Amino acid sequence: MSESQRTNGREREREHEETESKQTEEEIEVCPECSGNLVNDAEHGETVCQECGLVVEEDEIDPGPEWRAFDSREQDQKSRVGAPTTNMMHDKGLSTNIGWQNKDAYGNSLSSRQREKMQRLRTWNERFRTRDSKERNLKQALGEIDRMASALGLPENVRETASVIYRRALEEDLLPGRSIEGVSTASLYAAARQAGTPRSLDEVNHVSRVDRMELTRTYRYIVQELNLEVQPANPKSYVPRFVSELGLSEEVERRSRELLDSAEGTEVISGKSPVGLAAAAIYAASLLTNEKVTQNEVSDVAEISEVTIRNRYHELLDVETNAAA
DNA sequence: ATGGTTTTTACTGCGTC
DNA sequence: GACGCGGTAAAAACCAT
Repeated sequence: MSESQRTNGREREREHEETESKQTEEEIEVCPECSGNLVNDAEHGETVCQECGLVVEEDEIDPGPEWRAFDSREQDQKSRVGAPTTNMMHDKGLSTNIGWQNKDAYGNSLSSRQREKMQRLRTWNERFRTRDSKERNLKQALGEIDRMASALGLPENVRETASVIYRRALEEDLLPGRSIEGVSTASLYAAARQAGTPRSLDEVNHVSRVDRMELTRTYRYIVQELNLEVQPANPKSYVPRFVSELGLSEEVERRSRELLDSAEGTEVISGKSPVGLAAAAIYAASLLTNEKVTQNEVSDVAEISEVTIRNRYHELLDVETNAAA
């Protein structure tokens, strides 16, 4: 708290100084000692007074294009650095590249043995580079999975399975054409369902950076491609969370489970959205226990329409009365 | 692509506070 | 009059084929 404030203050100060020094640099082109002309000596990185030799600025960096060479003599002189770094490439262009010309450093052609060797080196270098890029990819994805998982309150083992799923997707080359975030989100969604602690598509969607369409599409895709076994979510697994979000008692939770239990295996359940069923069960249970919640409140936390709640809870209560009779 | 099923949207009427 | 609730029709989304 106070730490960050202090650093902020320091930064502001530094910025201030910088702007100031920039101004003086621009305005005063004469030596502060003898008022002689200042000369910029880029080779040594100094600004020197021509008259008295006073060094005004030291350790400047010459950003000039040292890598450019216009003839072979200059190439020899200046070839000690590479191109400037760029963020456009995943590794900022810092990884090794082996030229395609079969020439040595002096421009002489290589012997056939040397040529073969270079070809092998190119192959291996390329392999390592792509492996590195996959590592980076994975790192980012895992970070994303972690972030979303904790936002959704999902336990450690779900993150584990999510990252396993993601690794498999990566190994099977499912990533090209899909975003890292999309696949991460889909992996997490699948993992949560497999672990029996499902989160609804809407909930996952809230914490993800990708839109719903992409999420469902990539989810379907990876489930199919990886042959993931993911059975429909059990409505009961949503109940405790929704109940607590609504601030209802355990009694309501128990009744909700009972309603869902008695409806299990009937056509009332099959094909219906588990979230809708859970919401309806909770609403019905809240009526039975005289703990008032409105359909609107339930629909809010479950992110399901009130209409669906109405339809479902009638069916649930019908099953209950029929079973009793 | 298509058709069947489920869910959502939008609108309406009724009763209560 | 606002709110909760029920119902309906049509649109949209979803899913298997």
